[in-house]
Amino acid sequence: MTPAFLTHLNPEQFAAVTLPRESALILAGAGSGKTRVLTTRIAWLIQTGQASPAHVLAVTFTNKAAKEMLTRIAAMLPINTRGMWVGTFHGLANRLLRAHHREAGLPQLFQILDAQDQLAAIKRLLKAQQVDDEKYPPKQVQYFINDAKEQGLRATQVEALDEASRVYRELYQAYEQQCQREGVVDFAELLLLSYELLTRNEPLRAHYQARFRYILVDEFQDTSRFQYEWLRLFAGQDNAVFAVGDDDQSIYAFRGAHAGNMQDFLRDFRVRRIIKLEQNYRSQGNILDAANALIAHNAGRLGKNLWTAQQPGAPIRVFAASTDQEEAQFVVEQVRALRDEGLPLAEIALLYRSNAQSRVLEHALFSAGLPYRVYGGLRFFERQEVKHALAYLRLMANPEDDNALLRVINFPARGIGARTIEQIQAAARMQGLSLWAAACRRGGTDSARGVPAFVLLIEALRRETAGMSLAEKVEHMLHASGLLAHYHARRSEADRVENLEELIHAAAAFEAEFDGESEPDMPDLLTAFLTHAALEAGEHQAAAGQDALQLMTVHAAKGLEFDAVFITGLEEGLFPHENSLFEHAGLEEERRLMYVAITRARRLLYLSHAETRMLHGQLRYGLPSRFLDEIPRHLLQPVGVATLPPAPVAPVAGRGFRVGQSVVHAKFGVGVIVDCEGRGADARVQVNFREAGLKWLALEYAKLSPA
DNA sequence: CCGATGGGGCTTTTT
DNA sequence: GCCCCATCGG
Repeated sequence: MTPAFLTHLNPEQFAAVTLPRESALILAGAGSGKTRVLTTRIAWLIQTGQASPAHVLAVTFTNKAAKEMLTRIAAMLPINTRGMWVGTFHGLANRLLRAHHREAGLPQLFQILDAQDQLAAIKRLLKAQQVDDEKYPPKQVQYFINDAKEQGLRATQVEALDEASRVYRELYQAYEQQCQREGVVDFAELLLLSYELLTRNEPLRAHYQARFRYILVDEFQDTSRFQYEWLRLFAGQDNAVFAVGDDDQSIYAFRGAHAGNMQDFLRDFRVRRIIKLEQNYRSQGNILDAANALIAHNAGRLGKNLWTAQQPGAPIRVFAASTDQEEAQFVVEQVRALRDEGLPLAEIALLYRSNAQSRVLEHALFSAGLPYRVYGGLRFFERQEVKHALAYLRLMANPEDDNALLRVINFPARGIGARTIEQIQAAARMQGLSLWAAACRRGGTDSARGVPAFVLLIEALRRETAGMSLAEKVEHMLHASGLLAHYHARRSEADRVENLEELIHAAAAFEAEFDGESEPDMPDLLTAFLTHAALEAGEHQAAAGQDALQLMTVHAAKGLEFDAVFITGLEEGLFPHENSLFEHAGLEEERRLMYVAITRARRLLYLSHAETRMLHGQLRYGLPSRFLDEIPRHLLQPVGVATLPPAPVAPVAGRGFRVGQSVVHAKFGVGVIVDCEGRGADARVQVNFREAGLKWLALEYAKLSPA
């Protein structure tokens, strides 16, 4: 009897899903049904009784992918997926450390530092140690520590050959002591500590190795060397690792991903089966041909050629713009045409190499009245106001959390100045106390203000919220701390109030979804919520709900697909990025990035470049990217220059200004309009004044009249 | 305690 | 060119 979920697999997918219990590498090309194979294999293992959910460990690259995997498994299987460990490396490490915090030497309520928190902790450390932060920049220290941890090294194991590295090594050591004292753990520490725990503790290791008979890894090409070692530790001698990846889509080497893990894996796990998923279900023929031809320029690939049963489809359109603004205008016109043909805007993606490029595009889209959504930038749990709120919650869970205390001891302002804070820090250092303990001892006469008020506030928050639900706790804290009132008082910060209210909703949603049994090792709901906030920073932007164009970097587009894709800024120096040319194998990573970009498209692909572009305040001249030459010419169709109307008219108050017109300005005198952009309230003109020179003026504000 | 001001930096980014 | 940060002055 074949389960229904096996019936729609192609032969290679089927072979992968039904592999016996042995380690295997699945080379899964873009759009080849990778997630489907992973989830179906888990379902098959359980359905056929070869494994119970408790035997399964599945690692993904993002929380989103983990969630998606669980949802899809649940849709295939009538059983509860509880007991299955599915998550990111960090999420799983956290789970292990929560379960065995004592053996790991951690307090039960340990908090997790995100990158921002870590940097703040390091800055504080440098100040306390009176280290010159010009000579030892906090960011460098942070990099040094994380780099060492990602190599599995403790401070004492780091080699230091010169004075500077000795200082860094000492700072690493001191940082670790500070973290331990405060009961906090950074991201790299989660991995390192869980690794050390299992290495050191033989019975524990034996327990988990006996349990996780089936280990599955998604996006294997993105794992780091240390993550690979971490997997080996869990796998032991006997467990089967099912690794799914695509060496052609490895685009995170710059932050430690090591695609060479795939070759190492074949050797270390004595892999006999490599299954290639090469049928692409996403893109039409021309698009796939372009991607294949491009990636063929890389050396040392594991070897894989995607094919499709679909038609060749439309040719790939190439547009050569003279400026970045003209490129943006081209995008606007094409998008309008697609929309008029009935394509939803959400099915169109605008991709670029770096975030700085979005500005020009956004400007053009805004002026054209096309709704769009930009991915990138700050995420929900990283926003200042949310961080403040989380700091109060962390103090409620654990007042010894110095990071959290410093963040809000005087926010909203309650008359605690820098001087006072320094005194508390000095007292804490002298007596070996936490800042909280030092603050409590400080006493004070006026309990309505200053340090005593703060101490009373935190104590009251802890006391009063004891029996409340999570959402009630959050809401009560937001009021009692004065955070809401603070942001309410200023009109420009209205969106911060919204975010704080959203935090209450997030808490309520988390509470509703929280299943104490699936996270049996979480000491309490509040800590679970704080962990969730640290490990999963949330969405980049609240969904607008409206049909909108999707703007993002190529990196952010990985894993997504769209009917139409625009890849902009295809210029030497930008894409491939100039910095990559100096890095080892940098150009090949750029090419893989281009490969990822191309394979996002289902039906329509547009490539564009500009002769000149404003970047970092300077006009840059860029030659067309070499990647354009690496795509066979017969797949490309140059698009004629859509000649722009030479003098766009900007109507203001019933009058129009046009390029070439003479004008008078109250302050700058007489001049000639040389350029204009935008419409309506957004309209600006560039005027060459006889005395004052070139100026951009917003028509709405500048008092301009025809001469 | 705030806003203004100036300097540095600037590829990609998840946890 | 623009954004973020630190610092300074009112």
